[in-house]
Amino acid sequence: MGRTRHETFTCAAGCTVEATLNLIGGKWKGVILYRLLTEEVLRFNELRRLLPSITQRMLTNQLRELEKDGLVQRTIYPEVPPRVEYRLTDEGRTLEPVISALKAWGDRYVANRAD
Amino acid sequence: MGRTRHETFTCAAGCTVEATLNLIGGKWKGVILYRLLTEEVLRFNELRRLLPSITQRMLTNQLRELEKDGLVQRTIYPEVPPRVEYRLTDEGRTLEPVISALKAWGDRYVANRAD
DNA sequence: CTGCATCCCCGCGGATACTG
DNA sequence: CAGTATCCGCGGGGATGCAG
Repeated sequence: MGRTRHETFTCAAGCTVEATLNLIGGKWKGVILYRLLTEEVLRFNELRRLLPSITQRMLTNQLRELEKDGLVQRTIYPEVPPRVEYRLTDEGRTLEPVISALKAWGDRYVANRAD
Repeated sequence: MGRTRHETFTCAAGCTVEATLNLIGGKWKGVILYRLLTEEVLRFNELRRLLPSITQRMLTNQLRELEKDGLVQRTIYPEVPPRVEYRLTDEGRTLEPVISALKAWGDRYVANRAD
């Protein structure tokens, strides 16, 4: 299925902002990345449990995109029943400051809306 | 027209990441915010020129959403021909670290893909 | 348990034309 | 100049079912 927006990366100034958003701006990617940053390694169904309202379809989908973009690593253990683990790649781990910034700002914003 | 995803903000841990992405993750919002952060104040057509491939429709649309979310301020000067200026609100200006993080990471990512 | 396949709705967002 | 209005295609994404 479709990637969430994805053009070639011939950018002018400031367009790299969009480039980043194209990678992490998917409907669930933010939370997925956040979870993998804090939990280090997660199985498919563990992720599902952490993202209560996501469908399997979308989880698979988003994970595949993150994998294709080199941000997430997928490890398959040839067992029965099958086990698949997801963790961030080195590249993916460099997103930590970005996700932190998003979360920090969101925390403040949501808190202020509470008044 | 539709906002780009917008649920109520009753979040669990890490969901504020999505909350932020819901506000700035629109197709053009990243660049718009980036521009307004650097240029301080811009008129409608100045923004259009800075975003070569955006349509008026989408520019208006995105600006309206940013305005409704309290990130952008719209000032109308009752002149002929009409003049409208866009600038960030105080709240919007607090996004600076976020946009910076997005841009910094994107710069690195795009550069590395160039090899 | 971890998926892929299919069906299908709906809303994002482009193109185009018109207005104060 | 700075929009609004309308039409409409395409693909995002939910629901469901099947498979290794």
